[in-house]
Amino acid sequence: MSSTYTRESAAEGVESALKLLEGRWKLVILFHLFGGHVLRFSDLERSIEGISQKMLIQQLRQMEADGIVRRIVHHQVPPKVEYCLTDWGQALCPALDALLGWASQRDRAAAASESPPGRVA
Amino acid sequence: MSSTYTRESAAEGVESALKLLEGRWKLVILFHLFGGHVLRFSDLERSIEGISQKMLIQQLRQMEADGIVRRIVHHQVPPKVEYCLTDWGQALCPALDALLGWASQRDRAAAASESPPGRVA
DNA sequence: CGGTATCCAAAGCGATACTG
DNA sequence: CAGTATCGCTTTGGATACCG
Repeated sequence: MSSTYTRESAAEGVESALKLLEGRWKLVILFHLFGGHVLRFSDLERSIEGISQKMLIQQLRQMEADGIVRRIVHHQVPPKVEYCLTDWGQALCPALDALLGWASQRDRAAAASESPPGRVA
Repeated sequence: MSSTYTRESAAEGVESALKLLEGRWKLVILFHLFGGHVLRFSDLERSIEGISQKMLIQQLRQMEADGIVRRIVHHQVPPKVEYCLTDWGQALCPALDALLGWASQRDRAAAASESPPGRVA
């Protein structure tokens, strides 16, 4: 941890960052858009199993307001709206990778110490 | 993103990792324990402003069950219980740092593109 | 096609009181 | 000191129906 942050400000900073990712479907949407993919509303709806229109639009709207997702409206009939990540949204990739790496250390770390196995989420 | 993961498994992996950190007070507790600090229940209660006993014990118990926090009971009267991070819990630091770094890129990224400022959490 | 609107159930959280 | 128990509010998410 760099010395730029106090214990409290770091906690708040990470907390507000995590808030942007909280929501039942945000990460799923994110991973569908990673890699520069540009998808229509109906594409996302079809490829994300179990999501409702309400939740899809809600999560997309929040991520758009947060600057993670960009919404592209093509004014035509029938309507066509596409979604992709902003540069900043794309930049999430390494951070999520770090989190994934941490999660993968779980078993090795548990084996190294004598601590109990613990609950598996 | 390494090629070890599919779009879906990566989403699930990160999702389950984030689940371990979700909870109103977990990050705050985490940051109080980072750096190898060993704190008593009452220490945490006093240093974390606004937390109730119920929430403190609840978040600690979950993090303990998840293998992030270790609980050390000293059998004596009056009771004395201490909490610290497991090795794996300590290993969260770089991942959270990456998230903090991403969050700090927000303004620069917004300035670079012509996208609207967006909601500030 | 790409949304809104409404209603309801479940989970999260806070306040308060009590206990070994 | 270090918890547990209970209650009620608030937030979140799912199901369904409707609209431009």
